[in-house]
This record gives sequence, C-alpha cells and structure tokens, in this order.
Amino acid sequence: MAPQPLGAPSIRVTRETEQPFPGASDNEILSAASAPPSPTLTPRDRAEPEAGGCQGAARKLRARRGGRSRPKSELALSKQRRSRRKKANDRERNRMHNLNSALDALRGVLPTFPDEAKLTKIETLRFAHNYIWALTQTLRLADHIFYRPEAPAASCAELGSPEGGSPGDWGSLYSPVSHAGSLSPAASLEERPGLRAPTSPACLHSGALAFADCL
DNA sequence: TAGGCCATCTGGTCCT
DNA sequence: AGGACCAGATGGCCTA
Repeated sequence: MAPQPLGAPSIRVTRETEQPFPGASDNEILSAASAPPSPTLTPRDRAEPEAGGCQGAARKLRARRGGRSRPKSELALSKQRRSRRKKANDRERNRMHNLNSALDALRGVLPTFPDEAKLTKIETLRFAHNYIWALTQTLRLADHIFYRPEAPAASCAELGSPEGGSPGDWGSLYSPVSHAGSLSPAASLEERPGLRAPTSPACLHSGALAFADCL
C-alpha cells in the first residue's frame, strides 16, 4: 500500500464525482431558506430590501448594484437570494460529506479492533498522528538493526522522537508531541485500550525485527 | 438530565 | 459573480 500524501487523498473530489448525498430534502432546504431572517443578519443585509424611499437613496443603491443593470423587483431579489443560499447549503453539505468520507478512509487504515466503537473525528486525527509517529519509530529501529547489526541493539530509550521528546516514550503509543498540551490524545484514547493493543511496544518491536528480517 | 458528538444552516471572507 | 473555506449557532441523538 503506497502511502498517499495528505494533499492527494484516495478519494478524488471533482465536480463530476461529487454526488448529492441523501439528506435534507429540497423541501427542507427551501423551508429553511425561507425561514425568518436569522438574528445574525447584518444591519446591511436587513437594510438592503428597503430599496424604496427617496430617489437619491434608490439611485445610490442601483449604482452599488451595478449601475445601469435593470433593477430587480423585491420578489426577484428574494428568489435569487434563496436560490443562492440553497446552492451554497448544498455545496457546504457536500463539502462536509467529502470531509467525512476522507475521515472514514483514515479510520479504515488505523488499527482498531472490529468491535471497537467508531472513533470520533478528533480521536481519529489524534490516533492517526500517533500511529504515524509509532510507525516512524519502527522504521528507525529497523534501520538501526539493519545497518548496524554488530552494534548492540538500540534500546527503545535511545530512539527519541524527531521532535525531541523524552526517550522512553515507547512505553506508550503516544508521541511526545501528543503528550503536550490539552490536545493530548492520551486523555481520550487511554480510556479506549483497544486502540493501543495492535501497536503495543512489544508489537512494534517484533514488527521492526520482522521488518529487518525481510530486508 | 447534563454533556459529548454530530449534521446542518448561515454569514463572512478570500480567491478565481 | 460565484465557489471554497471557515467558524458560530442550533437542534437532534446518545450515553453515563
């Protein structure tokens, strides 16, 4: 399996491949779009429909909207706004679905037990980060063994992280970087032992040895 | 019932 | 002008 760079996900998203997802119906969208204006509407948005009034203001408004272009009726403007909003909502929904598909693909390559509860989004990202770190360490260990077979086997403690973390982090799956800060995955993942088992230190170590044997 | 997670809508901003 | 991206708001569902 060739690793795919982040910028080139296996799911190629193009206008042609994008499928409208079954979700909210058009009716739902329309009803949402025609709902009363949200309280977050800017004063400018609220003022825009008031095109009537004095002539000077109307002229200014027309100029702002494109000068000589034919002024649209209030109904037409409202229709156009609804249509744009509906299209924007559709695009946003598809965008989020694509994002979720990519996340699912990522979940698919992470080692978890089949009966393990589905990883949440944040857990998936954190686990992927740690998993990559663990695999990197495995490769480094394999390199160490392969190129310096006569040297005493590198202890796990000798293999620090590229980020300069403290040695001995083989004791946990979590990269030194991930230990820091409130975003530490340990907080959320340590409550889910199944996530750790497939890449336990022993597993990683034997994996590295097997890898070295193959070379 | 509170809290976590998620999907969706929405308006703003930036880019083409 | 229109699309992509983002962040905030909101409501539904689920679980401890």
